[in-house]
Amino acid sequence: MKPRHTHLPADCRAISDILARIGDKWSVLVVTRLGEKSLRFNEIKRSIGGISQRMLTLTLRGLERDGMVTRTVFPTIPPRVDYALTPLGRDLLAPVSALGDWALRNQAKIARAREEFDRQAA
Amino acid sequence: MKPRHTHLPADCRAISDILARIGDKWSVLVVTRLGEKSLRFNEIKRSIGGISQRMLTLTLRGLERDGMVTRTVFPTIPPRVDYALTPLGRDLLAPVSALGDWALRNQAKIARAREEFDRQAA
DNA sequence: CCGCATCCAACAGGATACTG
DNA sequence: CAGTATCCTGTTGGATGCGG
Repeated sequence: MKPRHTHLPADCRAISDILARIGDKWSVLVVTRLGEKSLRFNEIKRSIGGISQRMLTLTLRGLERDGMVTRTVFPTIPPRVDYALTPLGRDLLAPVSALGDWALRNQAKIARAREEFDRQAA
Repeated sequence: MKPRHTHLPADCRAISDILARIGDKWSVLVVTRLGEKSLRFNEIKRSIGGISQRMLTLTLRGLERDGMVTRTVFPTIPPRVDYALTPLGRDLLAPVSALGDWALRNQAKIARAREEFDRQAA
């Protein structure tokens, strides 16, 4: 896989913007959860564990705004809301998974580098 | 390119950690700059444009700590410091570029989704 | 069940001034 | 040139309580 990265500043900004969007604390976790199947609000919440209600709401809104996720409300009592990936969101899963695989393959190496660096600093 | 994403919470955390690391405001910009060739501190600064001295220092320290970047000091006057990617850093460039390409391909779609969403909200 | 509003602590990040 | 130190601001994100 050849990098072939663009050297144009404007393009790099675009990349940076997208990364900032999905690189926040929860988006990737949410998207990967929805990659399996569509889920209800509290299903996502329980599935992730550690995310506050507030942040899940905000994260889902952001993803919805960017066209990654659809929000379907069933006007029942109690209310039921389903979240699912759009084609765009599903499409995103591929490069994110690639990065995720890289992260898994190299996490030991990174951890060791950190220890070494911190040891030197002390 | 098949996703094959892991469904294990722990793995997803690792992915999330890495994304948080390189998903900050400047890391990707710096790494892609260094992907071309090794650069001096102010070369990076000028090349990016808009980054403060403070943030460039912090970003480079972070990347160095994680083993992505090497820092070479030439004890001359005036001092000269070269930054370069490690093999690990260069290796990271591939999946990041993949994500970058995705971002470029889909930025119009995302922009349109945003406009649509914001229009609805109003 | 879903989610909004409020409050608050922590942190990220810019501007500026100073050092070897 | 390549930082460090200080200050100050906006944003992020958790906790809690209320409402449809």
